[in-house]
Amino acid sequence: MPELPEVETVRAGLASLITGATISAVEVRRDSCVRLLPGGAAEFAAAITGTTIRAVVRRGKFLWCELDSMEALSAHLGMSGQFRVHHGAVVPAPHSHCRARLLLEVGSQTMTLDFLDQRTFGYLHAEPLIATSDGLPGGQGSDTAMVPASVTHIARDALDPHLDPASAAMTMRRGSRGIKQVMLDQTVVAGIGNIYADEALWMARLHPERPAHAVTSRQATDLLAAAQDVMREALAQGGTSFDALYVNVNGESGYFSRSLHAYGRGGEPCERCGRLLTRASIGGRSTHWCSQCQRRWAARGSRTARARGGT
DNA sequence: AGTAGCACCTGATTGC
DNA sequence: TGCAATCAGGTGCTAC
Repeated sequence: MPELPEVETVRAGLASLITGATISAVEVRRDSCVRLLPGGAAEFAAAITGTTIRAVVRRGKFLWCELDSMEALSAHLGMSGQFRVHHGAVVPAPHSHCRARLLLEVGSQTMTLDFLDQRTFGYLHAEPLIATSDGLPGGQGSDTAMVPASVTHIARDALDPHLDPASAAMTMRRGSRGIKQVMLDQTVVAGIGNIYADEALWMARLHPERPAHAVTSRQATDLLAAAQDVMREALAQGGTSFDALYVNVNGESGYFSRSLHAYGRGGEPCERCGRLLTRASIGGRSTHWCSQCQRRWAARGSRTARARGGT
């Protein structure tokens, strides 16, 4: 499942290959992949054909190309989206999961950019760029940015250097939801998905269902740092892959799945204490944790436990 | 306002 | 063997 490290790997790959390219032709092979546009495939093609890609940008799991038209060609990979680039004028037959194909030109060079998406939760979109500042929900810092209209509600990226960890950690402690639910809320901090949420909670020794308001300031800070650490490490290894749904623009998988401590390891021993890891569905998402290391409530003897009369 | 629940979708896997 | 049920899950919408 593409989360921040996977989407960043895709962004970097695309940026190196298609920056400066002009979109010469657009073929939408499945209309639902441009479902956000009322005018469908025709509107999509009309909006981006003839434009030149200035930059490839990302916030959280949202990805977009800045176009010279001052609009954005935006994309979300959903669960299974992939971009694949082919070089040269000889264009291979499209994959059965190919939802859209763009022809690109850089000078005399021709490229084909395919958007593949087996489970079709992903999309392509053409939309205006909106200037944003620290007025963004969950956004801190003082820089300004241009983001697509559909991304204006998304919080600052978890690895954005302008993210204020103390402020983000404070936001994470609000409300009655389980802390994992909060981590997955892209309007709080952007980029954390199901895999890295479980990993960060295991590293920070926090139960996924601990209410956000029962997480201490120190714990929230540690949890955010753990999420950043695990995603930085995954990024360095080219992203996680355990089912071939995620690949980079050259079709290669990452290696980070070998480093997972919690996700997908239900029934296996915890690497810290040996207790068998629990797997359960929480909020409709498979969740993995150690019932020994990750307690739902604060440990006996802590201020919280004493206030409640202990557990 | 904040939160829970569900729809969206397809292919691999599991169960009978 | 074959068909049906189950599972995976990010986002956004609706309902409470």
